[in-house]
Amino acid sequence: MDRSNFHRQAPGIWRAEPSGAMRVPAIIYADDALMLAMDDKVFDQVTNVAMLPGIVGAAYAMPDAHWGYGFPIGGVAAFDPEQDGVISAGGVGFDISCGVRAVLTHLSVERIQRGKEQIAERLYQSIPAGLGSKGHVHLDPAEMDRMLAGGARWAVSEGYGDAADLARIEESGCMPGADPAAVSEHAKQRQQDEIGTLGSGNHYLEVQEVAEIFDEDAAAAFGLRRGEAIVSIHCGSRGLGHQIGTDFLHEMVTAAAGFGIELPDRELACCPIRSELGQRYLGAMRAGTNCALANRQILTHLTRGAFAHVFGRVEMPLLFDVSHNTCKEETHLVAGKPQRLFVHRKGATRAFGPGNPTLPPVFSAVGQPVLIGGSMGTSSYVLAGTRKSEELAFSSACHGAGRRMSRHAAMRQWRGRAVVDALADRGIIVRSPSLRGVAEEAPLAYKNSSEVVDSADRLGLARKVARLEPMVCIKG
DNA sequence: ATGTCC
Repeated sequence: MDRSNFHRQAPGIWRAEPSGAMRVPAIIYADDALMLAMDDKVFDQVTNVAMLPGIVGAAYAMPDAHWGYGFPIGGVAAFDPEQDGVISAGGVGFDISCGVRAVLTHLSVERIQRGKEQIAERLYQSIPAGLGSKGHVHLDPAEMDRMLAGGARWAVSEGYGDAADLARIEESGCMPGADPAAVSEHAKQRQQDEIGTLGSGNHYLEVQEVAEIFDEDAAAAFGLRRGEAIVSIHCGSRGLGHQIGTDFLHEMVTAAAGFGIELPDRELACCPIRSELGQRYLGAMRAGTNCALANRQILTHLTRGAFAHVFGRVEMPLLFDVSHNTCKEETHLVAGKPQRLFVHRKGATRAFGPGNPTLPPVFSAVGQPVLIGGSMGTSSYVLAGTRKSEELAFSSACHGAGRRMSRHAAMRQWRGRAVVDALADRGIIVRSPSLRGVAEEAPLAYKNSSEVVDSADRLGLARKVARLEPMVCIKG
């Protein structure tokens, strides 16, 4: 299946009708320019997803979509367990519950500017970053299981952050249904010293300026004020999530034939949601989600400590925490009827609109915050969920800029030092243990985050609330 | 994304 199979159903909506083994249409949301530049692999991958058993509605790709393992990154697909719907480790992604959280500071940009070097240094000292980095917390087996069951709630009980944070995290900070016993010893072993670390690749911690407000009401509800600084943290479940993905991918590849599932691509390995393996993966994946929530909670605590050291007493309430590599059981309208579905969002953000009963009351009038990370040195955005997104993509939106170039190609094109210097010339301090990582993450290796967000906003996948510009970036 | 191949 190539791009010629996708016809322009409406501005920004590209649709491939079911043919061959496809059970539902494949739909790509992207402006013309983004569609023209879309990674060819996305057409194949979103079409392959449309062939999986029990898929409901359509297989979707967001404006930031690009090639991923099996499913595209920027992919959304919902499955009905009653129709032998499947769950796929590759459909969640290796970095289970990778996501973004935003912390308000209410400090003026001027105040940050005066202490910018100091806060960059302090954050870099406080936040363990980079491949294989170890944290300040060691988890023995019993504590590991409590963390996997409790998520950010466990972290708060251990003294990281406070209880008020929990209301500002998806699932109130603790993913129910987590089963630590379904997580391999190997996965746990990898995590015992990695909790409270940033990781590498596209993960970062940024101090950002609220540079522009698009929606005053939503911004007020979110606590965003122009000219103030916020902190955004992008990271996931580290070695544990990766190992869960690896473990279950192998099991699913082996088991697929036994379930009578014909895979268009081995990388789409999956199993019925209602199977023992499916239930075990769900339990493990939810434990991985709690690991990511605990991880971001500890990093928030460390961030607050760094700010207190440089700026004195600062209130730093949480704006929100979203996960963009998940599979969640949710109720959605299918042909006008509510149905329980398992929604895979891989590199896609949940974007519940106003009135959704599962949202914290503070967001029920404006919709949930949708946190969109830019590439290093480019704009990030805060969006709000819309009602329309429910009919477009099971209440989902994009998650970031999306890669435009492979890591290898980026590494050949740029030197890390030159990227750091160029950003410094623009007043952005980048601190990273890996100059190679910085080269791989060069801003031009990504799509333009503003184009992606404008596309999502125009379509109504989510609506723009605020634009954020980086001042300090701790890069993993 | 990832002790970037057990």
